[in-house]
Amino acid sequence: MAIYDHKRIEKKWQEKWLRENAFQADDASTKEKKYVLDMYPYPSGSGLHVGHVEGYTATDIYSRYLRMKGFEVLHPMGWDAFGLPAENYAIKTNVPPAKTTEEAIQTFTSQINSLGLSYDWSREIGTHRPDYYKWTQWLFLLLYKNGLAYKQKAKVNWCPKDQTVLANEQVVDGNCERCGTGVIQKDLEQWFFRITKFAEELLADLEHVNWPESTKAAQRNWIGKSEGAEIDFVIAGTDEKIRVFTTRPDTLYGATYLVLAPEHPRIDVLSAHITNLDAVAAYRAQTATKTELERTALAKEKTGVQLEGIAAINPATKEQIPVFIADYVLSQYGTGAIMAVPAHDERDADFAKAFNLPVKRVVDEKKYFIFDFDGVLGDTFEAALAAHVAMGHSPDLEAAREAVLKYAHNKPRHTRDANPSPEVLAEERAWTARFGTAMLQSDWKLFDEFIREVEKIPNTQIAIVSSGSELYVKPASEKTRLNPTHVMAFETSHSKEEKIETICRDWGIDPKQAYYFTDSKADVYELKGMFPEGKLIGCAWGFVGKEALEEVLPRSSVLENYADIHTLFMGLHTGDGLLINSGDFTGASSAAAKRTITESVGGVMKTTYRLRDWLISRQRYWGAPIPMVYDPEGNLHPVPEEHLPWALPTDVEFKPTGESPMAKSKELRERVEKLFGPGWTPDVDTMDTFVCSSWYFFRFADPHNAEVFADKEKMKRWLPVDLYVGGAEHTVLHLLYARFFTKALQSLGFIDFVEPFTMLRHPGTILAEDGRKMSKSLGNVVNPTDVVDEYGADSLRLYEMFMGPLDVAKPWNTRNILGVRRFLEKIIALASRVADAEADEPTESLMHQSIESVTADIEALKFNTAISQLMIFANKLGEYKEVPRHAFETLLVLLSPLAPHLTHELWEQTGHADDIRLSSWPVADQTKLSKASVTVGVQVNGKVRGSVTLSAEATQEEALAAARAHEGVSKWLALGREVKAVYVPGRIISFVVESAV
RNA sequence: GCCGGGGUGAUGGAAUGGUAGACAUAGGGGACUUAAAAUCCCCAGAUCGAAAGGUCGUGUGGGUUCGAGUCCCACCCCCGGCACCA
Repeated sequence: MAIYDHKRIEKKWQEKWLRENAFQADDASTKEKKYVLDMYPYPSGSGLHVGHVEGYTATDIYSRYLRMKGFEVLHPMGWDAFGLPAENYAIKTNVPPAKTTEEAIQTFTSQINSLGLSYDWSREIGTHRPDYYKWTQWLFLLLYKNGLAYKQKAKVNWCPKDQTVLANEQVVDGNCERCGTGVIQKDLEQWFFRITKFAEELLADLEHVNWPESTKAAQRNWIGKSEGAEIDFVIAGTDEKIRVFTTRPDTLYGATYLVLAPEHPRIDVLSAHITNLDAVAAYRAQTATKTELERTALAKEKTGVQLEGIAAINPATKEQIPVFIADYVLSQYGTGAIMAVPAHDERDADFAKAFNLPVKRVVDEKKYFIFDFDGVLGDTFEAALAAHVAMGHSPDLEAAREAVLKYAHNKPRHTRDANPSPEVLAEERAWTARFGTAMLQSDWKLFDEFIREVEKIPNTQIAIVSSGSELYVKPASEKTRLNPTHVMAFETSHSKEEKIETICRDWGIDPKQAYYFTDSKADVYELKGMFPEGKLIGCAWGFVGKEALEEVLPRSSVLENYADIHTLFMGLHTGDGLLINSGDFTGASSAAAKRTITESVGGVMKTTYRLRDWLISRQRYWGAPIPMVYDPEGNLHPVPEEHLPWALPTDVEFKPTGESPMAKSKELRERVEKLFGPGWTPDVDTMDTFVCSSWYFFRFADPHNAEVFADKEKMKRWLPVDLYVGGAEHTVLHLLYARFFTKALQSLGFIDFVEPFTMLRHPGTILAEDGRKMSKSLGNVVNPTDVVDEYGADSLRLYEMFMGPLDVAKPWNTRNILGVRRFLEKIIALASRVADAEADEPTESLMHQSIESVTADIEALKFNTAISQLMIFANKLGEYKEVPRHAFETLLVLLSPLAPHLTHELWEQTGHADDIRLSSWPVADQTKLSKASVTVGVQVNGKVRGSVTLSAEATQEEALAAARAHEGVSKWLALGREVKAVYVPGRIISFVVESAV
């Protein structure tokens, strides 16, 4: 067998492709376009890793496939070259970042080429190169001129280690995303991009893109839309108003105090009225020093200070309520002030508890209670009702209830006692014997009182279920529906489920919405499936003790005393429901009352977003300089376009000082004075590197244009990106910013589409062989270059694609590379046996099936199954001594996007003048897809009992006859009477027999 | 807590509601070889059985269906995002 010399083959073809500019995208081509893009890499000193290879291989396969399908494909590569690692390296070694960056780019380029990736290198860009960042700066000025970039003093995130400000998106759990240092808050004047202007579009347009659901969800979370109302609270005795934002205006009647963020500007205005200014100032100072983390995640204890001397007026109740400042209210969100409703908000409840503030319930859910104390009412009710009817009254609810309770009052009463006296025990036994139930074990004496207590719970509808009667008393009228008590008796033969279903049908609810109270452990067992957690409530004052009920129910669902029911149902309720204690709005649903209550107090409905403007200034060197200058009076001026690129000076010290290294550049200062006049000074910050990387996909359409960031017609030709592949770590940062740039450019008329990336996929992380993350410190990193050396690029590509679905995390396994390498060797072996032979019918059929499924799999980026299909096809061809040429060549073409080098080589060896990449993609012949015969399974009563081989055209009769004749099947059919038989052509034969027993 | 995505052999993973475990890796047996590697052939979910064959089996419990990994309901666990956001 021929030796697989991957080094020679791969080098040969890689050089040929580069020499021929084989993958250059033609702007002028009349073919339909596809734009296939990788998230361009940061050219780090450590070179390419296996994760890069995964995504790049996927887009490469897709691009090569699309070219063979007849598309003109734009598949470019470039460098996200600005950023901290190069600068930090410069701080350590004093080697300029420009130098290390270009060196790293060299390494990346040769590594990428060694993988046979089909990039259009004529379009290569680097964000650190002046001909690129000129346009980054131009875009900054464009946004500035259109009010989308502004400079403002604000409380910003500051990383003390990296000595720079950070965007909100770059703060993870209160720490710097890059270095993990705790982020502190600083008041600084900084540049922002007005991304919030597009919040609604950024949210709504997610509907239209083919992106992973998780990524869309993460963006929705980040944008954080919430709909509510803004309502003004007047400060008593002044004209001052505090405006609050709330999503629950329906709870306005329950607002018992206001809380302002400590930074709230109105505090200064109100200070004349505040009598405890010292305490207020102290609290504000204390808040200011806290890190974001201390103030949010870590701070679970509520702190705050009352603004003494002032009170706000609740516009609904007209009551005067106290005003506080507390750091649990954030100044940046909403209006920086809230109305606190401790009865219906967890945080307000915590604060109210800490400061002993009044709690007023204004919302309750509609509650449905079913009490089933079988023995309690059973015969009692029947007896009472029978007596009642006998006296000539109709069996209506009220009368029945009265009768029942009267009867209950007249019963001998027993207080539940842990050690009942012998007399009591004897009496109970007597009753138990007589009625066959444990009725007297329940606390009879208090039963009616208990029901009266329950009735105090608002919005409650109650059913008391009893057994032992043939009668079922329905709620007679709307009137009785409003009266919660609903007494029912059922025949003993009715099952629990039937009783509950009957009641719930009357109420028009799902049993899962009802609470079921029982004193029986057996009921709990029986009804667990019918009621969700927390809806089944044990009453431990009856026959069954608390311990016994706690064996089958969560502790919180077992009541020891009937008064516990208040704790259970009168506590914090944060959901929707029906209003109570709310003046004219009492009885309305909270959903409906949101608008009506807001309007009644002159508030406005308002939508708020969690998204904040994008802070883009960085006090660092290795980035695109912000092209702004200050006149001697300190006014801002944009650098005129003719001076772009606004060059990054090179006479700088890299040591971080908390100020941009550019501040000390003599060259920059002199340049500004020379261009603008004495006393003029530059803005010395650079832009967040995410600015550079948020528009690069436009530049690839027209990378060398010196007149404009990209020609309109060329953008029209190539954009939007049809497939974008890159790491899931960019779900909110890069992808959100890129969408913002797209929307900004669209709103300014530069482009006519609203979403930059039509389809997006994230390759899953490749873990180390030990299942952990690859990391230098763990020493478990796999270097793709080593793998290419040992097994070849085709093997590496194939292996990474064969590992599993593209988008899931999966561990590396060196042994498995050998598997795909063997597969390629098998292909070489097949090539050596190619002959002008005919393929037989099954092979022909398999070939067309393979075309069909490999095509579909590549379209869906399911490369793992595409490869397995090719293995099946190759294994089939391996059965031939003389491999049919046509079938083999089809296999090569199908394999060529995945393993380009070897397929090119073998294609040439088998006598083709043109490269295989120029072949057209095969089309399956539909008539040859199906085989002449099919093997289908036979089921009897759902179990597979055998299989039969049939002609593909077999009718149901023929199929069933064949199955009945099958020995393994017939013996099962003989066990009973055949009642049903189904043949699903090509799939299954299914019999149902009824047992003869 | 809220929002997303998952849970299938020893392992990576297949499976338009139709014979669960394709394809591959590791493993077992055999052929070739002085031997080993490579290659080729066979076996391979668990369990009972000498075998034929039976039973069980896709996180758990229910349901729909002739038939459920797949659909519905509830629950458990893992991963990712958001979170004092009013």
